[in-house]
Amino acid sequence: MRNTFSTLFSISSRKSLKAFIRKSATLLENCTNERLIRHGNALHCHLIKMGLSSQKYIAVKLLIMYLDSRKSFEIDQMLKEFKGFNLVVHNCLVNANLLWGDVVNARRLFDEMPERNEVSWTALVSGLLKHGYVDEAMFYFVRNPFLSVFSWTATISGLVQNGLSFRAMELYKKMLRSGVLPNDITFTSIIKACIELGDLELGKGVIALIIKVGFEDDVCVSNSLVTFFLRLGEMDYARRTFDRMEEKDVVSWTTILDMHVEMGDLREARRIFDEMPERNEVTWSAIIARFSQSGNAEEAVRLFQEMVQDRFKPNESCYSSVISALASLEALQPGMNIHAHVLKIGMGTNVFVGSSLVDLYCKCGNTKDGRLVFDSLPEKNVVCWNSMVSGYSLNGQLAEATKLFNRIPQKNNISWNSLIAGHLAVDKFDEAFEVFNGMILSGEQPNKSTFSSVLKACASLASLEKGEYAHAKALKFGFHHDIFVGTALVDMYAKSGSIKSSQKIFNRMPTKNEVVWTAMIQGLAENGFAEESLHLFEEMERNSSVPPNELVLLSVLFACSHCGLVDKGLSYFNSMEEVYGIKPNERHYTSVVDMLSRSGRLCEAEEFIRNMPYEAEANAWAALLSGCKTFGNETLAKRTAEKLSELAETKPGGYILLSNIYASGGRWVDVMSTRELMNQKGIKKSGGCSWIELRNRVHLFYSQDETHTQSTEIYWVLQLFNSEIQSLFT
DNA sequence: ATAGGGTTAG
Repeated sequence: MRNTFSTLFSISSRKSLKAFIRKSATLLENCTNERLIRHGNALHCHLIKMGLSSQKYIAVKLLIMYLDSRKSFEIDQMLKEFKGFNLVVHNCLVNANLLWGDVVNARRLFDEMPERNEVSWTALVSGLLKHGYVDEAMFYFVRNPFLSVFSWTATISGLVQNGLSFRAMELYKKMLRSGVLPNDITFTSIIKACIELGDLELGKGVIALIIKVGFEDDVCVSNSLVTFFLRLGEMDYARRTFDRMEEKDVVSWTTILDMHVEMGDLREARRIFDEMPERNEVTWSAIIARFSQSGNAEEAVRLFQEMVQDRFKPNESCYSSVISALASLEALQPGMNIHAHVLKIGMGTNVFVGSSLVDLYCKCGNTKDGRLVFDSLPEKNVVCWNSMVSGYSLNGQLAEATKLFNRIPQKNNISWNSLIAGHLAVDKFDEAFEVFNGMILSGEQPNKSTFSSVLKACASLASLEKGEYAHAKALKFGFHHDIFVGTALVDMYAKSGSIKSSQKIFNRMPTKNEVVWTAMIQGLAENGFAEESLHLFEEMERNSSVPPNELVLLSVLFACSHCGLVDKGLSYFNSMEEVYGIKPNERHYTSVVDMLSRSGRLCEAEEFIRNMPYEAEANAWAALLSGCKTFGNETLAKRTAEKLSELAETKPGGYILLSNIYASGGRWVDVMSTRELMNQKGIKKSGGCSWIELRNRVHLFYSQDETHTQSTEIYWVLQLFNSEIQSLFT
């Protein structure tokens, strides 16, 4: 390109002016990226010197070049130069205003135009649609007197971009009825609409027409068909369409690579990537992003290194993906190295890169530097706002998160979800629920993440009423089939004591992963349905392809312990490593101690506790002590209590357990002395708290302070009940 | 008017 420009400068004096103008115009048309625009700029200066810059043909090309590269300053300058407006310049002017988002001015200029061609109408409609002004766009669309395939296609694709695929489909049918034939771009847009609508039959109808009109061999159309089948889960069709293509480009290969990622076969994806006939930086960025998104952050980083070694120049996408991978690895130092590099090559202000950097610093617990990057971004979009809000949320800085959330100019559902997550992080479950209500009221569409968070809050509150409300909303929005939401529902109902509902949800789930199985098995065990819990575990082993994990085995031990199946529990425990390949952790050991103590096998329990490979948890000793109480083994009780107080020296939790056990045995003197000891050592016990929900209001009761407004009355009634009960026995 | 890739929540 540089050479072309220099030859142009040298020939300009010799060749005729007309040819020079034509050549300049073509060159300006080709200035499509940042680097080439600098040449275009140089040519512009040259043209000014030659007095040719206001030559209409040239000027329009210059204007379009600046428009395409969004050089608002130059556009402004150029438009000032024009005195007599012709139609093309006028169109450019409207376009410029649309580009700057000044919709009002664009409409005014359009309305004032003395004459309009189809480009004027189409540009206005698509510009309005790009900014989400659907009604306004349709106002002009119906008045457009030209309505060739251009206008139809522009409007259809604009509607699809606004998520209005159904209306796009209607318009497409109207277009066919009016006798206008679709072209390749219409087809790719309308296939995208079919993907959005998830309608296979509709898509097949479109394919019939594609073949009839003769676009089935078009690379772009075929690519969009491969994507269509892929998104609708028809992998066979996707593969067949791909194999049938005579001409394949990078896009085709990238799409089929995507298909294997979708099917969870990253190795096959990698194989295809390695064997691709051609690659570009888009392909690289696709594979890096895919590995990063599917939890293979290390591999993503390795691919990035490989890309650099292969002398490909990473683009913004690659940087943002690799930074995001490093963020999930919490690899601060390598991330900072890339940050420095990105700043050096002038990509520091890119929103994508910036958002990932914000995420990186926040995931590594450094919200201060995250904020610094955030503040340095000149053009902020929702994503980087969300990154920062969720960064604060992640680190428990709820006040900061809320403050920033309120300043987001155009919130989306992720913004709300981030704020809800922020409340969950600091255990403010009631408030999380309030935020959810605010979200619904503001008209924001909740999604599956919203429900999985909100249901988690309900589970922690053990509030059946709120949980049922959230469940109803999830049903209404159609997210109850999602595996995340289903899991949260199973857990919520179990935690709220409605185990029947929990089972219903569980049984209806079409696909189950280890998390749901665990939630259900745990729910049953904790609600006293130990046998059912164990049955379910056996079913899980028999019928499902998911291997048991640590947590599910903990629930199994818990269940065994609670229904007295000590030997069964022990055999599970002993086979953990061998059969399931899971090394028992402290909590598993504690569970076994609990199991033995509950069934009175105290000596075994003591021996077990002394022989375990870890230092026993305070809970384990407490379980043994409580077993000693039940079975009246005073000597062992004494030994255990001593051990527990000894442990309490280093672990404050021990004191609380000790005092609880004394309390349950009615040894109030010992309770007092333990509490005294805790006070001396400055150990604060967070107060026990209980609550009930009445008429949509939660009433809290704390173990120490009488904080409830009506506590006097409540205690008074309680005393009344007590004396009534007493009188029954006398 | 334009298919394929990128950042955020659970």
